[in-house]
Amino acid sequence: MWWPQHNLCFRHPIEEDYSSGIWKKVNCLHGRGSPAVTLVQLPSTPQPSVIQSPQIELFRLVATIAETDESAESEGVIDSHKREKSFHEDPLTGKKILNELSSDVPGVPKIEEEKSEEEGTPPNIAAMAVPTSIYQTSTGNTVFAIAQGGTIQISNPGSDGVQGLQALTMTNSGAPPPGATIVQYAAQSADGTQQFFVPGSQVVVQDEETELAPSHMAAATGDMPTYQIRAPTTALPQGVVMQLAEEATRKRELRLMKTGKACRECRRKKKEYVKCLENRVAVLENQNKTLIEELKALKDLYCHKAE
DNA sequence: GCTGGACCACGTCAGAACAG
DNA sequence: CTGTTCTGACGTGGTCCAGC
Repeated sequence: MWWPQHNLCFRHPIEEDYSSGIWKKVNCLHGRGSPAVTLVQLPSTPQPSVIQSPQIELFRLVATIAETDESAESEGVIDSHKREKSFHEDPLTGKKILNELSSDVPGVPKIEEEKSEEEGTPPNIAAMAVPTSIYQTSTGNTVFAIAQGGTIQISNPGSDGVQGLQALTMTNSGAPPPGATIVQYAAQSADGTQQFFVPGSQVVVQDEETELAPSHMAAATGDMPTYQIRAPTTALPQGVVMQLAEEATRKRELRLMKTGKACRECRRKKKEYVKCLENRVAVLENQNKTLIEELKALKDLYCHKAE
């Protein structure tokens, strides 16, 4: 019979186990075509920073995907949602891809953000001075925009009960351009730097000098961590990296398709088997009933003969 | 009409089982 | 050993129905 089951299936409780990993889906409030707040938590890093506290270090950032793909614009939106979903729901795959994209070779800084202490900034918010608001990757089809009116929070919520995790909160406030989305991926590279991945194979990396300074010190001295937007730390050309990422995505989608198909087939077989068992039960019950009646008839016959 | 529970189908993940 | 397949577990969304 095809149904010898393996009865043991240990599944990691999603929230608990992922909290100890690199990825944890904490909150994902994205509507159709309107990206909202996404909170991605990172493993602990040597540089504590505090979110939504007097020592808050808040960056305002809106990453915009301008899908100039020949496909429909809506498809681009859906695709970006798909990718976002994948990286939120598939920590392993995301980690794998990020590992592929990372190596020991430091990348060349593409765009460097200078820290700024603007006057008029709210006391708990140190807004970045953003000399340029829109960046484009070498692929030419993805635009990354940093808006002064947007928000991004990179922090270490020490009081949220999840110790050792870093939170990256990105929102697009105001009126982002059409097709705007948020930074989607985050990871820790091999050299210990935080990398916040944005579409187009670029990463936002915290500078090392500020990494070494605890945020409470930074707050006390007025220092702020600075972040760079740069290529992933890989020795491979960006085109190759893109190809690898696309290949990984294709493989993943193929695998999911296969798994889904297998799962449907498995359920169909299981239902068939259950139905088969139910039929068998019905037949056996009928048989049992018939045998009981037969036995009763024979008993009656025997009793009559005995009399 | 609203709500809550039961049921179903589906997608996804993780791990066991299996094949090469 | 590695890649693939199978399947239990979990989460989600839709539908139906009884109770209010």
